[in-house]
Amino acid sequence: MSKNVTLNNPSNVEAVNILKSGFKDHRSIIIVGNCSVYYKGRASSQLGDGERIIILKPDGSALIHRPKDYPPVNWQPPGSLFRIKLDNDSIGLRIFRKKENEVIEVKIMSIIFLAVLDLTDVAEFNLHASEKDMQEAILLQPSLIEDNFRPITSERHVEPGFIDIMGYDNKNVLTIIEIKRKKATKKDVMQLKKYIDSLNVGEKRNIRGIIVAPYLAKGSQELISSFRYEFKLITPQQCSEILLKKKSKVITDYFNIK
Amino acid sequence: MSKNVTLNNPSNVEAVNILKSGFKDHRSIIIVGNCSVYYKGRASSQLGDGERIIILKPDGSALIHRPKDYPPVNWQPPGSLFRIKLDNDSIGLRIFRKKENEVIEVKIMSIIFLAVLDLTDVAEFNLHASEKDMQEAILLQPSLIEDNFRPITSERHVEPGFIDIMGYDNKNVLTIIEIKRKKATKKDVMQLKKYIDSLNVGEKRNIRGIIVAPYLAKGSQELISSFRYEFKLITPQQCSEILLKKKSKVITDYFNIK
DNA sequence: TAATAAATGTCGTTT
DNA sequence: AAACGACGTTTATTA
Repeated sequence: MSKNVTLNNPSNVEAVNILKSGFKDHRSIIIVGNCSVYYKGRASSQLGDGERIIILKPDGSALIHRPKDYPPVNWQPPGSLFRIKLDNDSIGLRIFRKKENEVIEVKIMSIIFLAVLDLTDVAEFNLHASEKDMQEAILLQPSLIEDNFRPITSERHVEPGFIDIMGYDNKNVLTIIEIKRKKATKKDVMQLKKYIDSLNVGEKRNIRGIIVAPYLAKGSQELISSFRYEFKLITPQQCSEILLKKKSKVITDYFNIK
Repeated sequence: MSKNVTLNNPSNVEAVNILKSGFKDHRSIIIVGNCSVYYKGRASSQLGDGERIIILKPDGSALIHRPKDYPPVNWQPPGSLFRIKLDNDSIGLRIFRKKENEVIEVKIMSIIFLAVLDLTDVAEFNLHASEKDMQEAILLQPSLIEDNFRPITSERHVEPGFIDIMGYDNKNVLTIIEIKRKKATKKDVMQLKKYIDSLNVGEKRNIRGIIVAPYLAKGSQELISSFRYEFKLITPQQCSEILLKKKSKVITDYFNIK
């Protein structure tokens, strides 16, 4: 018996049986066929007949894709439950989360193709150049900001949220850094202002504010200047490379010690 | 010749030929197989060998799904280009957007299943209970806010953005409404404040501010009170029903006239 | 559980 | 092309 089952144009009876065993065994399932979709939960939606790709994953996530667009037309996140039943001229597929009160009902008129698959995927996924990477890179190499910049805490909590990086500059002035992995908007500048204001509730202190980003949105520079903050151009790519270098250095050092 | 091609365990040579003609004919393509994925663009990522579902759509959108999680592990939005080539022991699939400088490279070691499909889906998709629906419902039935509320403009543009609804109340006081389809946060209250402040740049006027939402986040009520704004409980579902009623009434009226 | 902010966010709309 | 806000946003993190 093959671990994977694939069928072209199965009968609805046949399909329901295979799907039921697929659910039981927590397989990855692909259904291609003509269906209509009804959704009700936070919002509600209807979608008339058409040919779509339905993916049901072992973790309970579900995707219904039309032959266009990046996002699924309907979906459920992991943890959803699947129920299937044979109707007169169609298959009823119910994808639901009870607690959240979210339900998708798929009426499958006919199946073009059905796959019940036992997929193995344990590989690591590594994503670089996130905002967190930028933060790490600056902490590893504070001179990215300027010579003799000395971070004191990362992610310090103040009332409005978390400060990305806090530190002292060359002249021992408290410096607050707000990092953006892409264009820094006026909103981002206001965010920085909120953090600095919240540190200034008692006696007024001299606090520097620096926006770190690859570039600025229109109007951001004016806002930055009006608050006497500064903009420091750093790209996620730069940071990514610094992390790579530093990490390989750590490995090199390790072998040198050995 | 069938319009749809499905193949179990095709050879790499066979697969490349079928995929090439599939790209040419703008088909929907499903590839299930063992692959590794490399992405570089706004960020970058690596993903080692594993069995995944790859979907390529006629509009140039692409999805690479692991057998878990709701979001694709790698993707490209519509408008991407697909290129395929046969390597020694694998297939090289390149999914890229030149202008945006975003590239996915998929190294497909072996294909478990391949489908090249001509899917037809022209159905309408209707989503209800969006914020726009709530806005429409209030404009159709302004008494939802309170008796004798009279909207004057919807979506008026002021400096920080767009005001959801503007109008005059029973006492002819200018009233600004900010609509949220779910929990209204402190941020949303601040948004309303920005709009009202921007209308108050010249002479100070008496302006009412109302947050319309199904419920409030913690701290929002305090913020609302501190600005002397108000909270009006309205749910997206309520609005959805009003729209349905009003629209069916329009149809009824139409038939009555006829 | 709620709040908060990031995301390769994407997508639509308007300037 | 840039700015801005909605999205059934989802997801992760933290109080």
